[in-house]
Amino acid sequence: MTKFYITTAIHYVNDDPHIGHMYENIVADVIARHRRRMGDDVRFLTGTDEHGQKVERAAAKEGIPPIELADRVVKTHHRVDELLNISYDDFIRTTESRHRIGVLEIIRRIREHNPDDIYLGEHSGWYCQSEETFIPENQVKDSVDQDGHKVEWTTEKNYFFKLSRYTQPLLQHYRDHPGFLWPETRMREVRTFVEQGLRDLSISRSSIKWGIPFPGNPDHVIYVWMEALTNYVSALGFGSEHSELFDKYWPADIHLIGKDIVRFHTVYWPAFLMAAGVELPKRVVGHGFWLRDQVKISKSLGNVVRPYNIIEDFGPDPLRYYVLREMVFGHDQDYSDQSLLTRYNADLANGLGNALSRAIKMSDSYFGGKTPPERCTDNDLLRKAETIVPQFLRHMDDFAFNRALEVAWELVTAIDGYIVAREPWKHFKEKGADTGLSRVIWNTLEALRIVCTMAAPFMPGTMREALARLGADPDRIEADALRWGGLPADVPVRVADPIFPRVDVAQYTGGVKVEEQKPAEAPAAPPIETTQATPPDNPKISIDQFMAVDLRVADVRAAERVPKSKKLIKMTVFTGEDERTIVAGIGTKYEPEELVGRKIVIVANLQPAKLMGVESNGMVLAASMDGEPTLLSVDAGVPAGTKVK
RNA sequence: CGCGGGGUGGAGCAGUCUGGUAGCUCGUUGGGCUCAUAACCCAAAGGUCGCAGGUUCAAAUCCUGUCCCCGCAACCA
Repeated sequence: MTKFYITTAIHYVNDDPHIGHMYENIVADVIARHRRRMGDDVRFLTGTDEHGQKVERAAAKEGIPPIELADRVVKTHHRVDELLNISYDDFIRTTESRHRIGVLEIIRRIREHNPDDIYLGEHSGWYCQSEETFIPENQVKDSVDQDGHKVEWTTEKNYFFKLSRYTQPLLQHYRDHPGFLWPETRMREVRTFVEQGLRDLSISRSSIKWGIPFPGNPDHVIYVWMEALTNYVSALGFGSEHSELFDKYWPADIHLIGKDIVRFHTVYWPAFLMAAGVELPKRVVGHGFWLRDQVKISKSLGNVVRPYNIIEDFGPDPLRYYVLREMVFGHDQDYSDQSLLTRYNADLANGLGNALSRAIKMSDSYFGGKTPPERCTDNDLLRKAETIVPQFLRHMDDFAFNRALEVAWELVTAIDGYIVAREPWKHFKEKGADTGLSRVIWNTLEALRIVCTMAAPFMPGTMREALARLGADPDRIEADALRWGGLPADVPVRVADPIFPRVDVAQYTGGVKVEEQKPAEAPAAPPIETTQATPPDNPKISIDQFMAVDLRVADVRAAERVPKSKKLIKMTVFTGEDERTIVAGIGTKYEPEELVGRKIVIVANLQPAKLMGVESNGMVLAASMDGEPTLLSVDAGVPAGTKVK
């Protein structure tokens, strides 16, 4: 029996699960279920990443210990996994002791095999006193971070990992293992990054408390990547007395991750493992993102998709089917309830579901509630199935889930065509339930059984039900069951309500009131029951706070594009008191010429900022739709300097 | 020359690695059927596969150039 170890990324507990988490777990689950039925000894790991500053701070904000916050969020992850029917074998939390043991072990092994690879060095960066943390450089401007806190260039002692030493070994590994990263095209990015030379990696922080203490120096905790990535082995008992699982399942066959963290899995993680003398994972697979209106879904944008209502109303399988059928694996894809339901109606309700209904109904009424007595081993459907199944399996191996399902559904189309061509109802009227009719109906049921068997890893619940209705063994979905001939003759079939009831898309999506999500009070309640974008929190401000903003009318006296910038326009405006420079990102919509002489509304008392090297003293007000700004303007008679409120 | 992704019938997308009659879902039109979930089947309209060159018997697919769109990147203050 071939072992097969698949992992998802561990999900950070600063947020409830959304479509992105769901998608990753669904894909991993489909792969896991498919490998299982193909005969592999599968181990499927998922889990949560619980340490680090964001959790520490979010918890502090609520006045609870970090672990309490983690416990709470983990519960929703468990709940969602359960809702989605995710068949993981293990769920690791990085706050578990087995994880700590694994992390300490990997550091111990690095020190044992390559004593120089971990050293105490100096880490420099922008440090924010009030938040007690380093701020990433791209969030700092003029010694101020995004929240307006003062930051200072600070140096602290940190432990470092000698990543620089692994440039050549990594490149060599990529050469020797062309399939190391899937899709292969993405390998170029990684290779380029590595070829530029790797810098040593800071792997500890003294500014964070919520983490695993660094061995030999309890003032530090182990920093994110060194800690989090190790979950893949710590979950297998790496470093403990009971490492049977590790011995059996490591190296991982697939680390399934989002494409945003490809670098960490193809550079840092393998380097850590090399240093520790541990085998490298066989393959890292990076999937694409679900977008909403072509924009990446993120918490800060407030366009998070949490299709709980879809799951609640339709069960997990339509969502599972949709995300795999609709997305070209590895690419990005837009999500909408509407496209999900359109797909649902076309493929599941009208397609497979309807075919099941008509076939089962006919068998039921022509053959006394049973599958036909006469089976058939030579017919069009059989030949169709025999060409389709190998294609399906090949696409599954290539992670081409959309094509796998597409090709599987060709059989559904063939079944519908076959039924119409044979006109069993006419046959029955004319000749009764004879051998010929028996064969036709049996073929139809058998072909459906094969479709359902193919689709079983995608829609485990409904396909189980469908197989049972067909008179097949609902648990027989292994490779053998994909061969023609598995449906028994003369066993009971079950007529029942549609397995995928058709839905009125307009009515359903129209009925969802986007705005009324998130009940203002109701705190404890688990996730927001919405599929549509969740509006970001908008706390009310006082009139004083508003009045603190100096809004006023200004004349544009000159305007020009900022050289080399894509959308920045530098304007000289007269505020009624002075003339000043304002830089605005409106170059996509406006030409400098059309701005001159225009009356606009500005925020006059905004802290200056440098954009592309140009200092901007204020902000232009504009309404932006899909990133397209439209300037606010006032009637011509209003003089510059007029206050706006 | 920053990195990456994309431009395919009305809409949304496959197909491009491994050239060979351009495919899927939705929508539109006409016909059929009545076993089935107002479903299903057949047919039709609709595409110079961003543009220009090149390679080839043959290019959506390979090569070169070019235009446009979208992410990311120290460019929305």
